Amino acid sequence: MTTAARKGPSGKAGPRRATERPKVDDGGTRQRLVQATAEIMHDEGYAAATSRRVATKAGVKQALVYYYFPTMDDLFLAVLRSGAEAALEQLRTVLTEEDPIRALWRINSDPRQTVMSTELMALANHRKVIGAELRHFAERVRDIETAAVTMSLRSYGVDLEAYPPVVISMLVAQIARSVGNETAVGLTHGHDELEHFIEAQFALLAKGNH
Amino acid sequence: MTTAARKGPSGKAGPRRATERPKVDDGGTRQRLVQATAEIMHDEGYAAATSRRVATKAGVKQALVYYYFPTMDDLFLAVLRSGAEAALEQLRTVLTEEDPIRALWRINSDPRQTVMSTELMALANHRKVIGAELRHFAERVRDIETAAVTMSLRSYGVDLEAYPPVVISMLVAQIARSVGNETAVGLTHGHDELEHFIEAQFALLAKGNH
DNA sequence: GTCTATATGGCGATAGAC
DNA sequence: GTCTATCGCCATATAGAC
Repeated sequence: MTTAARKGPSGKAGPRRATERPKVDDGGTRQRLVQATAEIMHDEGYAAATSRRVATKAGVKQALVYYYFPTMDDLFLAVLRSGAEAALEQLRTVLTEEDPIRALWRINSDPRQTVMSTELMALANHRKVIGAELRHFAERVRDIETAAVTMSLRSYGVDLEAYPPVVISMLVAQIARSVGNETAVGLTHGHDELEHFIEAQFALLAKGNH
Repeated sequence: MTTAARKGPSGKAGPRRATERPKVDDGGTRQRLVQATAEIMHDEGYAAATSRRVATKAGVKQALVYYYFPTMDDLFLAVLRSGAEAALEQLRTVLTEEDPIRALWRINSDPRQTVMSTELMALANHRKVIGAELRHFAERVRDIETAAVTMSLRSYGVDLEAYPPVVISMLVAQIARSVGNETAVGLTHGHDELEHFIEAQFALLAKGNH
């Protein structure tokens, strides 16, 4: 961890490309390493995700980690990309299937996701390449969310000048995240009142009281 | 870092108590260690705050860290307490001097504070004792914020059933934090619109449009 | 693609001198 | 209260056999 930061940014790493089942790969070693790293990060923090622990959890030997990922930072980057792609996919599916604003709330308040987000944000605050990648994905997420909220508000006849979709989607997504964060550390005071208030505000929007 | 987690929770640590200037101590070693740790955590993350680096930054030798703090977790706990006490003090001062809701926004959206918060939350998610302490301080912060918001809303004649102070203070503080978090990673899209919207909502509250 | 073995160095923590 | 010295362990990363 500490020493990895010394290494300059290195290339993308690894083998396997081209013709391969694109989604939800078999038990490929590379994918198992990424998955193992994600689990350790979630459960014990990024500092606990060492090459030895990751390898053991994935059922391989430590040195093999460096065959797939030149440095540990490359592995963390792969975890970020994998999680972000999955989140984008989930967003695209869910936002078209249910009420977008409630879906935004539900997805973003899940403590399992917010714990991982906190870990990645801590990493992003101190590692340039990871910060850049996180920013990139966050922008794509926000664009998708904003587009969905735009359609939703428009269908309710809401004035988009008074209630800019980018603002509404930020409000809902970020407040939901805070709730998830607080839940993760055992803070739940005010959550019921908050959810009730949010729900009431949304009902007002939907009914045309604006 | 990794190994420290093995040690059980140990006592509070250290010497010096009793009669001493209570605030903003001289260059006492203990305080300099806490300060050095906080700076490293902010700049490079908690994983970089090792006993050796902290000691060097504070101008002492590594072993002395263990004279003041039995384990590194005790040092992190001291950093949390010190920061939390300072934050409580700042809150108490500021909330009585300016408009409480705008003060809440200003304080919580400061990226310098949100970066440190993210670091402490990551730590809290994975270290029981730190989680407990963070929860304790977060509850005190919320109580103070809620009390200030209650007075503010009441003075504007706002219906406290329709706009519960705990909800308003959570909304303002947490959205402000999100803005700080995003700013820290270089994400600023939508921030202007968001601030404008928040300001407009608050103006509505203050004018009695509710 | 996966392994064994190893180089090199930082870590938390303790013992004991001054 | 601060230091020097050290123990034992774990870290990232590489070399090279299979």
